[in-house]
Amino acid sequence: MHVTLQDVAKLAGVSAKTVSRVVNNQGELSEATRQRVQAAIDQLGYRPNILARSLVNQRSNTLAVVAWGIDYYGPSRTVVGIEKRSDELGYSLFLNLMAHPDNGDIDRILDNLVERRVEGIIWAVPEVGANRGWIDSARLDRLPPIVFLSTQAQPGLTTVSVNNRHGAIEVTQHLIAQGRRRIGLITGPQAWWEARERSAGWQEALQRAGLNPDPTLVVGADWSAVSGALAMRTLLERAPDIDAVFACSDQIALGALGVAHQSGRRVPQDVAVAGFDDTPESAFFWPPLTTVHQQLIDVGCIAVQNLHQIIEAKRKSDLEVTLESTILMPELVIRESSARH
Amino acid sequence: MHVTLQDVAKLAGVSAKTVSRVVNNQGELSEATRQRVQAAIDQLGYRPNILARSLVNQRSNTLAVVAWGIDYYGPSRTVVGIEKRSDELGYSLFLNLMAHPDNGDIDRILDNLVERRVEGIIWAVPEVGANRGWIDSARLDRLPPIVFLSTQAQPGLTTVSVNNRHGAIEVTQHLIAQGRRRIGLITGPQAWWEARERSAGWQEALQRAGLNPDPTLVVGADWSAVSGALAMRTLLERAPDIDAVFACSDQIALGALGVAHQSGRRVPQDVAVAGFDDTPESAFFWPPLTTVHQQLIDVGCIAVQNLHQIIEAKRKSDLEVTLESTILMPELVIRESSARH
DNA sequence: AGCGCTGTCGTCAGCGATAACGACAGCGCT
DNA sequence: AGCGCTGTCGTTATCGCTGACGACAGCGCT
Repeated sequence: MHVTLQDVAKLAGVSAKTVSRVVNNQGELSEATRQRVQAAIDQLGYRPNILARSLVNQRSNTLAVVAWGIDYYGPSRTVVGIEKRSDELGYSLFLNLMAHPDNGDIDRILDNLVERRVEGIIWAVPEVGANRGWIDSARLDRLPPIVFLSTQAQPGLTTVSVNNRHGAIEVTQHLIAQGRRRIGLITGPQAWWEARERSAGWQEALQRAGLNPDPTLVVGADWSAVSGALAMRTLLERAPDIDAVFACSDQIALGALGVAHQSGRRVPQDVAVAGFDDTPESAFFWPPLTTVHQQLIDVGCIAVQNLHQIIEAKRKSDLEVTLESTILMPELVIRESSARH
Repeated sequence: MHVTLQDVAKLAGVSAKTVSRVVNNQGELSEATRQRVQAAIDQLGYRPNILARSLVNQRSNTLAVVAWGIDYYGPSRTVVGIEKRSDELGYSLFLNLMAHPDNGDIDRILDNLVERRVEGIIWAVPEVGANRGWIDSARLDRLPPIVFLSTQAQPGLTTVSVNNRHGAIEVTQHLIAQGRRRIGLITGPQAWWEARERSAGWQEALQRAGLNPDPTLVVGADWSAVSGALAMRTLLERAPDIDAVFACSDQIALGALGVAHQSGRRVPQDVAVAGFDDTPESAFFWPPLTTVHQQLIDVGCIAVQNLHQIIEAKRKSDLEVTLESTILMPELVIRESSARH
């Protein structure tokens, strides 16, 4: 079927080992034979079988990313970073998507990855509900090194995430600085750790400013624009005097913007709106949206970089290393939707 | 390092082959030993090494997707479909992203995939410029079966794509049916096959309706909202009497909508706007956007399904099979941005 | 009793590659 | 001439697993 080392060896009139030396650029051979072997390789179109090499080397040179929500902006960007760095470091990358973020065939997926002997795993599934329940040290001991993304830091786990709370604080403080006083909050689903963090940031910023976080100004949504629209409607009914809204995602903000327009309110004159994520579209919402930018590609790159370090350390010293958590600071992006009235 | 078949065999007091039989559910063994072996497997937490199995079976059970633009809505959705079907069919999936759609380390990527002995490849890189130039039969003979997405059908290649031209025709005809007569076009980059198809659809629909496709009403953009905004400005300067615009992507449409608002025009009363892609946001643009929906997840699923068929056929009869091209019909989604004035 | 058959299980070789070691020619040296 | 050394290359074993085949006990049968 495929051309093998032996085939090349036979053609070049040398032993298999010699061909192996040429392929792997190990010295110890004369220029003459190297060229002869190389010619045979080219002639036959020989490509080494990495599976066989992995078997004897005890290294698969593969990583895996387990993700959810790839068809949303955030997760897919993160995966781009993961793939990029993996490639740069010489790993091939397996992609595994979960059907739902909150349950799923975790066992099946992990078993498969172990069987494929991946050297490390990036866990890019958002922390929602108890979907981190499977993590315990006994389990982790049987698994390759794992780096967890978008998750609460905890001892014994290597994590990379963005400081959602900090981002939320910055937006809210910005709204306050623009003279807003009745600032509503449309939250993401509270089962999500990231959503809770953003909500907490809103609350913290208000308290720091001596403003009272009014519970009637808080409405839940599910990240989507539809739910954002519904929430905004509720918000406007409950508190017609509201003068700003922090939506916990750009999509939610988009829905909220639509309802604000329909209600005859001007944005930002009557009500300011801010989002979170900085999707490419947000700069072209009507009006352009103030939001929070996350360096998601960096998150992916750093995650793989850390994973690589752990793998290398493990191979050399055989002792288990877990890096500390890495936390990136998001950046406030100010646009028209929050301009001073 | 890892627990091996031998370890289990030793513990259970049987031969390695017997353990292998248990793992693979091959008959020929008594219930007693099966249970004893299974107990040993559980106790040691044994997981078979798929690399070794692949080596002897001559099957890697892996597929690969080569893609670009995963952080955009369309490509990422397609990948979701690809992953889903791959998983269902028992394949593991390698993810390879190209840095740019139009050049790139194609050789490096393909070499790597061959070395990993993937059984098939999904080529999910859009056709732009001459980036399909590497395809020739001599080359393909040395490669595993490939299914090409979003590409012009051509003999000898298995392709799965959406009929972009048809979609564009439908939008344009819809705009005409709404009473519009001066219908502008903001195209995607003409190096892209899909962009050319959409442009051609606009032209064809106008001609069919007996309207003259006016070249001054055609402006180019690069898919992004920024470029859409620029193009819309140009369009309004050139033809202030324009009464509709077909933007070749939702992002372009978004930019166009913003400029329309800024120019004091009402959408859809003064100018109708339509897009292409049906991104989740488009239903919440201001106003909600008329657009074209593509079944991208289906595209991914079908692609893998076809690939699987080819692989199976090849394994059984050893003769090379290439399926015909599959073309999906997109669907027009009518929303407020194109309502009758 | 002796036959063959079936059910169970083990032995052996080999998938494609590499590490460790060994073999051998040619060299310079005393 | 005889020594060891270096450079170059081959031999062997092994990674973890499975297919082909063989071995053997226990069974029913004539």
